[in-house]
Amino acid sequence: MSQKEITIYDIAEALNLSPATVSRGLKDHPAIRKDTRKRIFDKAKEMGYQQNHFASNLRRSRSNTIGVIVPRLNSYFMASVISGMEKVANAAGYNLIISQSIESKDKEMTNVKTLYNSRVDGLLVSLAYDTETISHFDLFLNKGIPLIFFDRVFEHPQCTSIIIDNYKAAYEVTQHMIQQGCRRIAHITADIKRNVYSERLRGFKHALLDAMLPYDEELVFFSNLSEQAGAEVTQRILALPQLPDGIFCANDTTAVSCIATLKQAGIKIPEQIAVTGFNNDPLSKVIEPNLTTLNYPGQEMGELAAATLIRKLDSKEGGSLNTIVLRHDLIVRESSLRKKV
Amino acid sequence: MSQKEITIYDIAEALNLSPATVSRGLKDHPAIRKDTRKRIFDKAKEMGYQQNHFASNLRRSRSNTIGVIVPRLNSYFMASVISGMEKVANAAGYNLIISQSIESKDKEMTNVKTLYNSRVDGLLVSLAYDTETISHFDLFLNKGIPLIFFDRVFEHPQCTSIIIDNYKAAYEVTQHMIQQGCRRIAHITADIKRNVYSERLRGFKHALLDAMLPYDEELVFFSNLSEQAGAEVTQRILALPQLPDGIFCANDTTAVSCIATLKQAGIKIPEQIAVTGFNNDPLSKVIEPNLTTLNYPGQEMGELAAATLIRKLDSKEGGSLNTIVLRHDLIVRESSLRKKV
DNA sequence: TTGAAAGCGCTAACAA
DNA sequence: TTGTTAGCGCTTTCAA
Repeated sequence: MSQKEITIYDIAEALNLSPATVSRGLKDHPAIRKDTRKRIFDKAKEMGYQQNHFASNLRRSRSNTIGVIVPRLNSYFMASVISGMEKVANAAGYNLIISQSIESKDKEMTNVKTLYNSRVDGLLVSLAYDTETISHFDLFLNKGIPLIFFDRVFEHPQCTSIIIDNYKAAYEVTQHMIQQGCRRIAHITADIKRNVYSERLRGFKHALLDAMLPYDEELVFFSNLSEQAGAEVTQRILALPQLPDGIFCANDTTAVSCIATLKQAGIKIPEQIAVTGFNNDPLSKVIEPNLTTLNYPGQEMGELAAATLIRKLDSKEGGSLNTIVLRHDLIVRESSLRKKV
Repeated sequence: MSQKEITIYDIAEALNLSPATVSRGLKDHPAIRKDTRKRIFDKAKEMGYQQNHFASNLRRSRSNTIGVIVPRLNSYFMASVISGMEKVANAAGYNLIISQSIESKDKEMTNVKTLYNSRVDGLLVSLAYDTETISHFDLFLNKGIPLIFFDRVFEHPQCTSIIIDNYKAAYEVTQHMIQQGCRRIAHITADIKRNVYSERLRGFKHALLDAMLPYDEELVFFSNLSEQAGAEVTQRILALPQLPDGIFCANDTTAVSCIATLKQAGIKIPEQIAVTGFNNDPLSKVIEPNLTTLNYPGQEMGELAAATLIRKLDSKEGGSLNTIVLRHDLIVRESSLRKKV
């Protein structure tokens, strides 16, 4: 069964070298002769050597592992993000340990501890729904272990944030709706503790004000942006004494369920009410009418987050980066197109 | 900055015990007095002790880490699976290292090696599109490291497989279509190297034959089941001298893009052509007409895979399990409902 | 019920 | 350019 593992001692013995030399040779230490290095590599391959990461990690107090905390794994957006992270991390020789906060601050705190115990070299985090402070990350910050936020971020001098310009994006969405003739727009969003929602709300508000339209707090609805919440809030909107002529949802899931509910109520979209979303989920291209939404690159965000972290880890540079903003674009589809071109 | 880490030596010293006793106390060794154990625990908490997994792993040659290889991360189904795995693994004190084969056998082989080097305690695998043999897993099998397949599995005496009954499921879908009056059904699927597709094809075929309908190989189309492939194959179907009256797609992505293409061509669904999918992706509830599909529980599959592996690891039992079959159910929606009820 | 001691495999400071 | 040596923190055998 389990034959003995080959260690650098075995290679050293076979080659009449010291383990130290073998260790150096294996990792391209500059002070090793080209040919001995080659001999070491060849012999290692021949003997089927596999480096023991635990020993190495123990010795170097480093794990080559990155911890990831996300609210939920099972959305298209998040899956794309993780996919991007995995790609970059894997190529750079890092492993990912992924955990979900299931939108709960408490679980997030537990995850932080677990990852701390796993001695991850750095952390990639998108915050839970109800997280208010980030003091539970002090464990990491105090030790100087890099922490990078993406998407749902928190301003902190020690941390880099990777985001899109949610303010501008929401501004563009709203502006587009106004251009399409909407004058009374509702906004369905989530807790503004999270930057992504507060910024979108701000963009929404300013776009209205800049167009000399009133900003009516009665038309701003807070929910958890689930499919169910979309239906519920839409029912409340339908019960309003005066219907809005546009609904801007802070994600596509909600927008889709909003459209479905409106259609059931016999409302014509976009003629009576225009609807827009956020995320460019695959759903948006399938719902009828196709959903106008805001695209932002999950995969790239993941890649960038991982790459930024790894750069910090490998070279100790990049510490001055505070915020990285990714591009976004408005995707106009039928659900908001009230003016024939 | 980085204050010294607390080790069992520090606890031992503070308590005037030996490190060995502390080590035992910390892990509920039976030969430790209740009260000393309590003292150890209290002191450990007080001093902020965190166990060093590397040292422990090095010593025990065990990692408390599970390797996962999936074709792709960015689908709703796979995200659910991973989510389930993470939940179970996390609760049991295991970490997950996730890697993607991006549907390539070569990348899969690389991933296997990487995970082997990471000394994972076990492996959870869904095979890549073009994997033909599983000899690249011998590294693991020869050492007796457990390997569990899920969804896209491979028969092997040493491995447990976690699947649904794809044959029966596809049979039910096809039977349903026949009951709805379809007499000439096309099937869009993928490479039958993968059990999920070969079994579905088999179920499709037998359902036809059992209903005394002809099985026409010309009506079976192989593709990679992407959105694009769905559109392309549908175009080919539309060019057929005689149109089918039903199309059974082996996943929902393809079914959705198939429906879109048919609608563009002015075909009425389900009246002229009924369409069915597989997976119960969120898309299926949004496309119009809503898609008849086959539901199977990704989250549960993930949970079960992880739980089965962990049971093997923790107690060395469960070795006799060869196949675990999860339930599935047909979800009938408009896209196949040709008979008014 | 506890302790002493060795060693898991690797790295790095220092020496040669 | 290579070797010697110590030690990372933990577990476990053997002894007490």
